[in-house]
Amino acid sequence: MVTMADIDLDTMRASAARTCSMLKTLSNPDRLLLLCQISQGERCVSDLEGALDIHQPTLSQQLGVLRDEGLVDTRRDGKFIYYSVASKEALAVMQVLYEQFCKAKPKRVKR
Amino acid sequence: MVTMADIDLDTMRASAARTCSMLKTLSNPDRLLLLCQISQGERCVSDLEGALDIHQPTLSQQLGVLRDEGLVDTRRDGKFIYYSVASKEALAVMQVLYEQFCKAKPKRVKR
DNA sequence: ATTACATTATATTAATTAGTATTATATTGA
DNA sequence: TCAATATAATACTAATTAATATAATGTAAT
Repeated sequence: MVTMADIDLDTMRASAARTCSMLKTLSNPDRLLLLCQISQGERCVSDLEGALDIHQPTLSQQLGVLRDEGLVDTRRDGKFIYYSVASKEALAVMQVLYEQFCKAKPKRVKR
Repeated sequence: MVTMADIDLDTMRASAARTCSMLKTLSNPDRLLLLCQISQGERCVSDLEGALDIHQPTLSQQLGVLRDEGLVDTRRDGKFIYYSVASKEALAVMQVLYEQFCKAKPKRVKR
């Protein structure tokens, strides 16, 4: 059970709207994996293409969605464009998602 | 930046699919608010209706979505049906979402 | 400079699939 | 019979995604 301070309905609805907007952006396997990679450190597009095996236009399109939502920043270095996480909220969420869904469970040892 | 162990692409895609499935369920303002309420403690449907001002059939429909995804459990007590959170993953995510999107920022005081 | 190539983004379209609200009705229990 | 909750059915309104083609930007070679 989570304990939270009481806030009024309008404020809650406003927070819920912002939150949902971000969750929706994360609710796509390609985008989630992209952000997962990027949250481990700056990545250029061809790094991501190699790591995730997503076709280039799809990749670029989904990176565009992450950009539009303000979840990532870009930096150009010559021909390459490097992506990094721009949202502390997204980073916090990715961290928990990793812990809950990806971290290997330690095996219990009988003793 | 988040540090994660390396896992292979198939495993990553499988985890991403499960994760997305849950995120999608949370990506609706009504459902998010419902789960937010329920994560603060067991609630019956009329509690939720009163607290969130959502019409009964919509409420019941969205609670059904939460049930189908395994995010909540129900318990009947007479005429009332009580909902509680059934997923530790969801609870963990709700906790972070609350911290990131709802917690009032402490004002900085000049000194 | 001009050409060519590598990297990334954008535009467009097609295909599919979905989300939501509403109204009415059914179920269960007191 | 009433109160609480769930389900069904419908109607509406679009949203998501993949694929293909093309554009833009930068570098390097000639």
